[in-house]
Amino acid sequence: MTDPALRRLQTLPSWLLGRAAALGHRLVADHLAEAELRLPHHAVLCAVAEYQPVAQAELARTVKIDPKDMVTVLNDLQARDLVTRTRDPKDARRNLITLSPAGCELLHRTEALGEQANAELVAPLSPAEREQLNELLRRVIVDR
Amino acid sequence: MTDPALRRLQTLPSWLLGRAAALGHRLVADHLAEAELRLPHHAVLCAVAEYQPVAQAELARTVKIDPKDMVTVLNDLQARDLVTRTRDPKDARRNLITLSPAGCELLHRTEALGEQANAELVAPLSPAEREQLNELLRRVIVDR
DNA sequence: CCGATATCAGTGGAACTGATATTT
DNA sequence: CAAATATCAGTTGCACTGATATCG
Repeated sequence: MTDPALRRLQTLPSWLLGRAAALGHRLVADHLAEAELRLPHHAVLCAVAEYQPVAQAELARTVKIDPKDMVTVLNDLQARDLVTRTRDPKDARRNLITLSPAGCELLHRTEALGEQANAELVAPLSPAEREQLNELLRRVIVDR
Repeated sequence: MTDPALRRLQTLPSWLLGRAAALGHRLVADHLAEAELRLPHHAVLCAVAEYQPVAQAELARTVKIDPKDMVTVLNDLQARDLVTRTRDPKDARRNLITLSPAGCELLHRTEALGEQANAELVAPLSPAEREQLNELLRRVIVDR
């Protein structure tokens, strides 16, 4: 039986999302702290690995963070030599981002850490339900 | 077909949750701003309405926010005469929280605003899928 | 001129930590 | 004593706003 007070709040997807996100953020942040990476940095590193070489603005659209925040995230990553930032010879407005060998190496570790934390997060769900949750969330984010 | 870079990030439920929550928060906050209420305040008001009279600590557990933050949330609500805070005669450690008439009236408005925002948030999903999403999120939050 | 890109500086909501007083 | 409640002070990650310079 579900908690009667929750039953009312349950009707608010944004409240549920907020609580679940806070929970997940805490779990993942704890695990990623071991590699001194924060969550946006890890997400950006993932996207760079998949898309490189890629412009900052394009990266921001993919990871769905503010392009202005992308500046500082990349500053942090570049300061640790995890990515390289070079001018695009074809379009001088753009910075082309690529993964450095050190970044690639670190990503291997942090991906394992992230998967571990995510496994804890969705532990109450069956594998099929985890797939379902991911798909529903993806559509909420992308299909608009 | 899904975005290839997203396909990798999709495997990170916490990232999806974070993005969806940010989206929902923006939507709801925009709507609630009309009533000069922020999201935690609205959630607390909902829970008080359902549970009153209720102790602060119990309220914090229900809404799943930090008890220390509950102090300031209730300070705000009390300053606007939306709730009353009185000592529990049975247990002098507890504050009993109840909804004031003004709080009840405001809640009627903000619930409508919240539902409107939430409808926008889950617009990409069918009614059945919305139910499904709520249920999956609820289990991630509660079943642990 | 306009639109897109990148940077900088500052703001604000929200979740956190640690310490303390009081009551059961 | 220990455990729970409530409060206060400070911190941090992160998403936001506005302004500016550059390039196509």
